[in-house]
Amino acid sequence: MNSIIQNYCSDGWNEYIEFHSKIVQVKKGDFIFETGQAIEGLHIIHAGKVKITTKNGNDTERIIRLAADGDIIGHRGFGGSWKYSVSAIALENTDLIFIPLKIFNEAVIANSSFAYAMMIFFAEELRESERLASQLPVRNMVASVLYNNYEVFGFAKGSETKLSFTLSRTDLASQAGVRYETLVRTLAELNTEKVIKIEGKFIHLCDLEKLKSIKEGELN
Amino acid sequence: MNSIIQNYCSDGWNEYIEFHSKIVQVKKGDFIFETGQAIEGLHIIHAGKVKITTKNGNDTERIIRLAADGDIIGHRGFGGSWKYSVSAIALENTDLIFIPLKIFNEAVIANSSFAYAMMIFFAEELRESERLASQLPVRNMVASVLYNNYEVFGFAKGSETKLSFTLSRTDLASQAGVRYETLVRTLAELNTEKVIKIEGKFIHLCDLEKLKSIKEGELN
DNA sequence: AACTATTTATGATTTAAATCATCTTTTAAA
DNA sequence: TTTAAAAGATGATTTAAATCATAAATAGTT
Repeated sequence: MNSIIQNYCSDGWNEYIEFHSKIVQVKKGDFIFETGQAIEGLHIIHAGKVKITTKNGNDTERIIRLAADGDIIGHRGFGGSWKYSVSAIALENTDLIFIPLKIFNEAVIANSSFAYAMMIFFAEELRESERLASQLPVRNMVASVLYNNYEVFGFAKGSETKLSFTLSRTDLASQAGVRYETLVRTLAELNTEKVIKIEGKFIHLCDLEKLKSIKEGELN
Repeated sequence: MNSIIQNYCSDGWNEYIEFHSKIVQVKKGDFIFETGQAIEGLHIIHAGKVKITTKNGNDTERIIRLAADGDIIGHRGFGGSWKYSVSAIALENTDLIFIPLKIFNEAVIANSSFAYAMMIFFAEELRESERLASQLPVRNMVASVLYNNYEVFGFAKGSETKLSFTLSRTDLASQAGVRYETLVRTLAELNTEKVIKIEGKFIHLCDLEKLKSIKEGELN
């Protein structure tokens, strides 16, 4: 079991939760859940990478979050009609721990510090989601996305700059909320400026500080 | 006292919370709190209207939420560094109930169903915030904003269509995430189509169903 | 009522990003 | 190991919204 539950539930409750949880294995590209489906529980990523997407109007898809080992997914639909408001798609073969909603709810009610921790977790998700409202120019959004990829995936073993996982250009564009061509051009620009280094499909973040200041609104 | 606390805390806890709460009165245009300030408690609107704003990069301000009687504000900064990530500004003279953080935290820990309700409250806020990621054309965003104004403020007494409170055009633009002139033009367009009716500063929502379908991505 | 503010409105021009059209490179398959 | 398919890259054109400019209308003040 993992992270927030392990840390905030009693040992007995951890055993109880673990007993009722199950392992879910999905392959690269598979949906873990889809918008509109009824929520039957909570997923925690045991090992793997996942993108959370939402539909923009009728046509395009936007990536609103990336998740990796230890991250909780599927909590956004809680309350209201208890349906997923987003979809989750595996970016690589992924193992998840599935906790039935009933068990999760029992644990929240019984472990007040767990309930408190879950509340804070949601608060942090909410703050994180404000990024989506920022409406900065493409360049800044792309920097923000690259930085977020670094935060979630980190650098590859043995490298100080290479992202350990590279989203497709299409996915990067979807996360930045811009068109594919626009993303590619912006990457090329950042590459020319040596803020990043493009190595085929792979991306090196050569100047994290610069990237950070661009994502925070530095104009240029 | 109000809403979620009254409903989910025991009578004894309600008395205790009420005893330690205080009434805060602010005038139209006053800040209730500002980005970066330390969080010392939670505000509940007793009577009044408030806009929650965030800074876009370095220049413009975006309204990310409107709040009225019974609504909780100031919860977004919970966790992390416990600083406000947004500002709250009174849209009219407003009375608020201020609950010190210490008291709120005690209540959450002691009342597990309150903790659960707070978690669900945050989950709903999170879902609501996805609207900001939608990236629809101006027309759709404006419809969304008008509909949200209706949801939060309702219609004026004795009217079936007139918004009970009218944001300035500048604020409407800020909420829609577009420039003032663009908002004005879009309102004029919706007015021509009889979806809304502009009456000086005031706005009538004549066709709520149409407005709803536009906000949900109907193209035109 | 006359005089400033301020707020609302609209036309003209510019611009950033989307769209359209190709082309190249990489990966996968037969 | 050639062929097909997918992913990445770039130039040319269009377009939606921003910006610039200015004019009405409304509200507030002496």
